[in-house]
Amino acid sequence: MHLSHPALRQPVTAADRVLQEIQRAIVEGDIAAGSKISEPELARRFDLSRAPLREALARLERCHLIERIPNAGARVVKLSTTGLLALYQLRENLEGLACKLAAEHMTDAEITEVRQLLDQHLASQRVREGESYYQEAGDLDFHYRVILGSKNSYLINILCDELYYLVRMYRVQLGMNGPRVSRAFDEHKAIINAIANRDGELADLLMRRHIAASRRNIELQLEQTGT
Amino acid sequence: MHLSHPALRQPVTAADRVLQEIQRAIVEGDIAAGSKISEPELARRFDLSRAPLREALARLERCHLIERIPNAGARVVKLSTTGLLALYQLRENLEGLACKLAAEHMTDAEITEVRQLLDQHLASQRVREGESYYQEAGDLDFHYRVILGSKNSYLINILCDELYYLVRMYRVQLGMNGPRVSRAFDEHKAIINAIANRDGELADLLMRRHIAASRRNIELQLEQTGT
DNA sequence: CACGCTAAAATTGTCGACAATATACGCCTA
DNA sequence: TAGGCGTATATTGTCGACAATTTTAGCGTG
Repeated sequence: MHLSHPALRQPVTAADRVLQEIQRAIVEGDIAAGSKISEPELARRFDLSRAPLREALARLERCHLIERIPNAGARVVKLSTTGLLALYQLRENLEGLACKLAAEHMTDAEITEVRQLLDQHLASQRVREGESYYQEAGDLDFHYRVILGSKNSYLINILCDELYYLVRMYRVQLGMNGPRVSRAFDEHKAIINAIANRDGELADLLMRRHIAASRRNIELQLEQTGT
Repeated sequence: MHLSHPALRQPVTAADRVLQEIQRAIVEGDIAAGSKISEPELARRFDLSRAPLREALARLERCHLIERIPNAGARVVKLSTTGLLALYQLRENLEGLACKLAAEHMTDAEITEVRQLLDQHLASQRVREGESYYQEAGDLDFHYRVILGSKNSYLINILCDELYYLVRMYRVQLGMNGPRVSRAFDEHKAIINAIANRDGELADLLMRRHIAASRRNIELQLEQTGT
C-alpha cells in the first residue's frame, strides 16, 4: 500500500502519454461528450498502434470518461443532471471522510504547506479577479492536498484517480465562472483550520457543506444554460 | 449512466473469462498474495495470448487485486492490517451512504425481495449451522442488494466492482468462520427494516455498526493467526 | 413505402513477433 | 570475500496482421 498514486507520476510509456492527451481532450470537450470513440481514428491521430491505445481506453473507462460495450466500442460519457447529482453525492461523503481522516493523520508540516498554498491563492486571486481557470485549478489543488492527507490509499485512489477527471469535466464544460470564487477561499480556510485543530467532525461537516454549495452552484449553471 | 454493472454480466470475451478465473484464483489464494505475476506464464496456463491477458490485468489492478509498475511487472496485492483497516474505513462510510440512499430509492418490491432473501438465509443457515462459506456468500448477497438499491451508479461501481473482491480476499484468506454468523442475520434484519421504514439515517447508522463489528471480528482473527 | 433479410464494410478482439526496458548472472577489482 | 560493472537473459511494451463480431448498405418482398 503506497500513498503516491499514478496520477502524479509522469508518463513513462506511450500508453501513459496518450492517456493524458485523451483525458485532457475529453475533459475540455475537444472530443465531444457522447461521441463515439474510434480506435483506428485515434490511433492515426496520435500516431501509435492500437495496443497502447486500448490500454489507455481501459484507464479512461476506469475514471468514467468513456463507457465501453464489448464488441461494440466505446463512447465518451454524456453529462447529465442525474449523473452530476450522483457524483457530488459521493464526493460530499468521501471528501467529508477524507477531512475527518486528514484531521487525524496530517502532519503539522503538511498543514502549514496547505495554509501557504491558500495564501498564494488569495494573493494571485486578488490580482486576477474572476479568472476562473486559476480558481478552479487552485480549488482542485486544495482538495487534492486534503485527500492525500487522509493517508487512506483506497480513498485517495477513488477521489484523485477515478472521480476527479469527471468532476473537472463537469466544471469545464459547464463554464464555472460564477460569483462563488471568493467564498470558496473562506470555506477552504475554515476547513484547514478545523483540521489544524484536529477537529475531524467539524472538518467533515464543513467539507460536506463546501461541496454541497459547489454542487448547487453548478446546478444553477445547468438550469441557466438549459439542459 | 446504466445501473446494471459489468460484474453481473456474463463473460463474452476471452479477456472476460480469464479475468474471472484469475480473480477467483487470487481471492481464494490459489495464486499467492504478494507473488509476482508472469504474463508469459499465465498466458500459457490459460492458453491465450498476452493481449487479452493484459486487458484482464488492467481490470485486476482496478479492483486492487494486483499492483503494476511500468516496465517492471505486476504483483498480487499483499494483505496487511493497515490495508484492512483502510478498506473497512471506506466500506463503513460508503455502505452507510448506500443504506441512506437505498432508504430513499428502493422500491417496495425490491425491499420485499431482500426480506425473502434473508428468510432463505435463515432457513438454510439453521440447517447447516456454522458453514461459513454459505454465510459469507449470503452476507455479500445482502450487501449487494442494498448497494444496488442506492441507485447511484458510481457508488455501485466502487463497492461492487472495485472493493468487494478485495473484501472477499481478506475474508477467505483469514478464515472467517467465527461465531458472528448468527448475529449478522439480526443486524441485516434491522437494516432492511430501517430501509423499509424509509429511515435513512438509522439505516446508515446500523450499517456502519454492522461493518465495524465485522471489521473487529476480522481483526481478532488476524491477531490470533499472528500477523 | 415499410419491413426484414443478405451481403459487404467497418470495427473490435486476438494473435505472434519485434523493440525497449528491467532483472540476473558472471566477472573483475579492491 | 564483498561490491560494482557489463553483458546475457527474461520480461514488458509496442507493432502489424488476422479472426470474430457488429454495423451499415442494398435488395427483395409484403
